[in-house]
Amino acid sequence: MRRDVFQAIADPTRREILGLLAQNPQNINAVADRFPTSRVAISKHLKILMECGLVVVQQQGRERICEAQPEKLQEVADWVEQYRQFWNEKLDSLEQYLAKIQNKDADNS
Amino acid sequence: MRRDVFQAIADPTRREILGLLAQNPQNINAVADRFPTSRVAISKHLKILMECGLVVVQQQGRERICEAQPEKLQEVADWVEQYRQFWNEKLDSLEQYLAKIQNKDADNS
DNA sequence: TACATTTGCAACCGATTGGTTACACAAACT
DNA sequence: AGTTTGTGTAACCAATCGGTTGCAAATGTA
Repeated sequence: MRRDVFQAIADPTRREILGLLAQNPQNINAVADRFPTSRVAISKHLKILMECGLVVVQQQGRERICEAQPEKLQEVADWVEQYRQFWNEKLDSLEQYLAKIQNKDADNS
Repeated sequence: MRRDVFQAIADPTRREILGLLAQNPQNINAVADRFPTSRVAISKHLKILMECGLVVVQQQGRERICEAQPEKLQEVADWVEQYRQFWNEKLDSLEQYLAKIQNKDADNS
C-alpha cells in the first residue's frame, strides 16, 4: 500500500501527533495518552506516518520510540511553493490597485 | 460542511485540477475533458476546492468559469514552515558529522 | 420554436477511513 | 513464577470518499 505524504497530513490527529513527536520522541503509549481515542487508533495513525517516512521508530526493549522526521514535508513545501509566485503577483496587483484608488481619493479631496 | 485545505489537497486529482486552473481559468466541462473520469466526479472535486477557498467561480451566462485562488495554501505553507528549523538542524548536524568523518579519513590516509 | 450545451442534483455503489473491542505475546518488574 | 506493561493483530462497524448513471433546468443557437 503506497502511502502519500499529502494524504498522511490530511488528518488533523496525525498532524498533532507529528507536532508532539517533533517536540520530543516518545513511545506509542505516551502518544496515545495525549488523545481521547484508543491506543489502537493512534497506533494506526503512527503506522501511516511511518509508511510515508514522516516518523521513524527505534525499538528499545519492549518499547518503540517514535521520532518525527519532517524532511519528507519538503515534498509538500515544493508543491505549495510553485503557487507562491502566482499568489504574490495577485497580491502585488491588488496593492497597486489600492495605491491607485488611494491616490485618486487624495486627488478628489 | 466545513472543508479543510489539507484534506482538499490530499487528493491527487484535486491537486492536478488546481494546477490546470492556475495556468488558465476555464469552465467545468473544460476541466472535466482533461480527465478520464466523468464530469460529475470532477464537479464534486471542484465543489470541495471551492468550499475551502482554493478555487473561485464566476458565473458567465450558462458557464461557470473556475479560477485558482492558491492564497489559501498559505495555511499549508505555514504549517510546514514550523518544521523547517527542525529538519535544517538535523541536516546541519549530519553535515558536521560527515565533515568530521571526512577529516578523520584524511588523517588516516 | 426546436435543439444543443452547460450544469446541478439525487440515488446508488464499492472501497477506504477512522474508530472500536477482544485477544495474544514478549519484555520487564516483584 | 506470577504480574504488569507495551505493543501487534484480527474482526468488526458506521461514515465518508470517489465514482457512476439518470434526470431536470437554464442558457445559448439554428
